[in-house]
Amino acid sequence: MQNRIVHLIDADPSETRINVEGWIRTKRDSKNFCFFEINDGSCLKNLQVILDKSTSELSEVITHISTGASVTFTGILVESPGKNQKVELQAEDVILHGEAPADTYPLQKKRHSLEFLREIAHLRPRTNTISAVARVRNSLSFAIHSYFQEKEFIYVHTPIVSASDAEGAGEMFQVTTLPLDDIPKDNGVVDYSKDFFGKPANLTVSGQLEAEIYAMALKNVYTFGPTFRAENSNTARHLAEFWMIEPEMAFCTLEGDMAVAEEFLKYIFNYVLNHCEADMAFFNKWVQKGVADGLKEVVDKPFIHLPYTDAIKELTSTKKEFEFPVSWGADLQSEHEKFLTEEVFKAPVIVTDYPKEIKAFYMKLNDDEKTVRAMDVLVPRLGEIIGGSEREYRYDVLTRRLDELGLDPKDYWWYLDLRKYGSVPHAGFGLGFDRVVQYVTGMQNIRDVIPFPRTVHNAEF
RNA sequence: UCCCCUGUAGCUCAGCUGGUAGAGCGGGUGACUGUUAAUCACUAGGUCGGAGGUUCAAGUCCUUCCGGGGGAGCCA
Repeated sequence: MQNRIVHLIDADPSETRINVEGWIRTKRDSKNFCFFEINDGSCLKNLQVILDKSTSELSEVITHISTGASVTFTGILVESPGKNQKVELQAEDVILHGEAPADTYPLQKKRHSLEFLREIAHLRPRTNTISAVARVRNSLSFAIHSYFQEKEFIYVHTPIVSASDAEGAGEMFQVTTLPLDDIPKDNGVVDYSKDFFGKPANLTVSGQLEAEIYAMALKNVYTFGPTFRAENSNTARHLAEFWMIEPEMAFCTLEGDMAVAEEFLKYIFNYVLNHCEADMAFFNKWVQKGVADGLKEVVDKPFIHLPYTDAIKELTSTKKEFEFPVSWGADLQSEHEKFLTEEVFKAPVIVTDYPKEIKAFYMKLNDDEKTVRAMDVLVPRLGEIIGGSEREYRYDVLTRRLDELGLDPKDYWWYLDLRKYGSVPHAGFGLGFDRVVQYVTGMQNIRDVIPFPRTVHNAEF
């Protein structure tokens, strides 16, 4: 655990003999000296190791050390005469744990395309970009827990397998133990009484409804876990398996919801800017120019609040031509969201009070009977990063809404019970964690910010 | 799922209006003065995504299937 390279590169020279473990990134060999760059994933930088071949008996073993090999060097940290590093390890001994034959090892010193790296997802964390993503992803996870824990939210584990057929947030993966080549049927209808749970079950598409249950007892809760959508969407922003964060707050209206969403985003962005400086500088320079600078701006500026109706006015009063027509009642398209965040306000925008027809049944109906207390946080570059709402907490209005939408109240019995017993205004939001990582790092494709992307026709590794 | 682009050496790509393939990097071998995308010399790698078709002749044109990318829809 000691001697991680992130600390060694800034350490002072010392007479103490130390061990350094890691993987070889490059080797520069000449007659008398051999230089290695060794990386252990603790940071982007490598530690330079120098080996004096004239005084060492290691000439044989170092011919087997090539890019990708795993080694432990023993030596002394000395001041480096070279200009690119403060210190370097003067090696006295080396253990070669595992060779990486250069004629077949796929990773080279040069840059690889992210598409190629995706095909070797078992080796790609050994690259600068993917390891930096892993560290930022880790820090963001920590920051998320840290924010909610500081605010005394309770972390709730909502189920992965859900037999509730009420969520309706997207296409679901069915979970079954029925034999697919011989499904038991009763008059042509699948006999789910023979299935594991005795009824149809799916992988969860959202933990929100279950989170509401716990909010109705613990006041402020959040979920942070995997979510699944079986949608045939093939874009740089969609995964079939992704991680979602869903806070839910009792005694809270949309105003409180928006305030938390803004504070939360700023907190986690700020955390990463402060704790992953080197990685963020890397993204800022090589992955997407100015991504870290843009993040700083988001942290400093107040978010714009804009009712849907005003957003429509904004979009219809511009001379800009849109591919999709703008009209009250239609959902905002990607191009509209981009226009608002990137051209009109140049800042994150929270659009509120959408028409009820384009939002979910559980959102609180406004007095106009036309709009609901929904909010979407839109950010430049990415579009919607957060979707949330104040929930409909009035029993009679909720049952009326279910009725209007042709939904069966029996399927929502426990959800309705929450409105029957001790109901209270409450609100929450959801955000896709992987999209946050994407936004923060500036990575173009969501498949490169999750270690093992699951997408249509792709579940390798 | 729809629209557009694309698939040539291990990687990144070039290959004009059809005449059976090239570069850089990487690999191997050797040289080398503390190198840092090291350098220099030599060298080996490809039935041009698969299957059909047009043609005297196909990497190049056509059909189709399969990958990959961009955009859209769905959404987080």
